[in-house]
Amino acid sequence: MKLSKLIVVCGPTATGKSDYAVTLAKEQNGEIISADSRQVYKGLDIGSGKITAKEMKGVPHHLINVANPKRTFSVVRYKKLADKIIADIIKRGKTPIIVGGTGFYIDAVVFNQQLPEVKPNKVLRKELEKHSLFELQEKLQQLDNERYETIDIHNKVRLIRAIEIATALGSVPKVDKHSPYEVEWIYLDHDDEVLKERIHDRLLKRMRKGMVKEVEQLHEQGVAWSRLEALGLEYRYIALYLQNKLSNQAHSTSLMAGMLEQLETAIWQYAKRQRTWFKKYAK
RNA sequence: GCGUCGGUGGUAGAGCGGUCAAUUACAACAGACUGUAAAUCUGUCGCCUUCGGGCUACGAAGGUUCAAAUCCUUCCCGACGCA
Repeated sequence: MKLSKLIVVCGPTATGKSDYAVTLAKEQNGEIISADSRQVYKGLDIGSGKITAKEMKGVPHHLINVANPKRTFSVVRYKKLADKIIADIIKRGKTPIIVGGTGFYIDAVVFNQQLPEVKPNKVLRKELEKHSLFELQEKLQQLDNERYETIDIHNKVRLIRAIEIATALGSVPKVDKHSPYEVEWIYLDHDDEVLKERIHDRLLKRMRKGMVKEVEQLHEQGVAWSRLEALGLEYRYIALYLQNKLSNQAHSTSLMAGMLEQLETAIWQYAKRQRTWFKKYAK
């Protein structure tokens, strides 16, 4: 059976994936499926670096603005939506191009990972949260020793989720990682120096565009501070700044400058985590 | 000028005679990833090493001691107080 072609454009943040993908889509008669865990949310525009209608240059973009920021989106929902869209693009004789920096989302779709559909169990989570790391480890070991052997036993979040799944299904199902597509990987990156500079410049640009105001507005529209903090990076640091929760940085001339300094560092750390993830693809 | 309190690893900041290459946090570097993934988590982090250990370190120089980041003296620097 001949596999359908799928192009993936990935790489750390601030490498110009979006622009690159638009050009590519034009050449390849493609449509773009965004793989970005923050751009799925409505209203997270400047801070997430969401592409504008103008920048799309007529190329259809999917999976942007499909979720309410007040609620958490999930990989599983992402995969479900993406599968449908990709099938449709292929049916119409066009090339699907996945573009984004969220490695987990890309993996789920490209390798067709059948992740268990166990909904968050708030009562259980609240209960589990009270337990120590060791207790959680024991609990998972009892429920599903196989999963226990492979999980990161220091990661409370993962342990709780695994217990949640095992409680609902009896055990945590194993997932295959076979791609149903003929995948063409395109990895974009820059040297450290250059990437750092790009991150810096882009951050200033976003500030000029009114990123702080965007966060303020989101909060006014009912997105809780805690939620904004959980969204990470720009949303997190600006939310902390607006709440005056940032400690004064010794070297910074102002609170705002200190916030930007910390944010820039966090973005760089994020970019490196992305690199670590994407290295897997480079064989 | 006198007085007081301080000067510790990239930064902040513990330690206040031995168990200190020095708690911790941050940064840095590497890595993990089965429904939060911009999240969450792990390892390394003075120099050298045949991984036993060796060497240089806590503002500087001396001194006391079997032993000093820790005590004493002088000097340099900083903050505050009195002039």
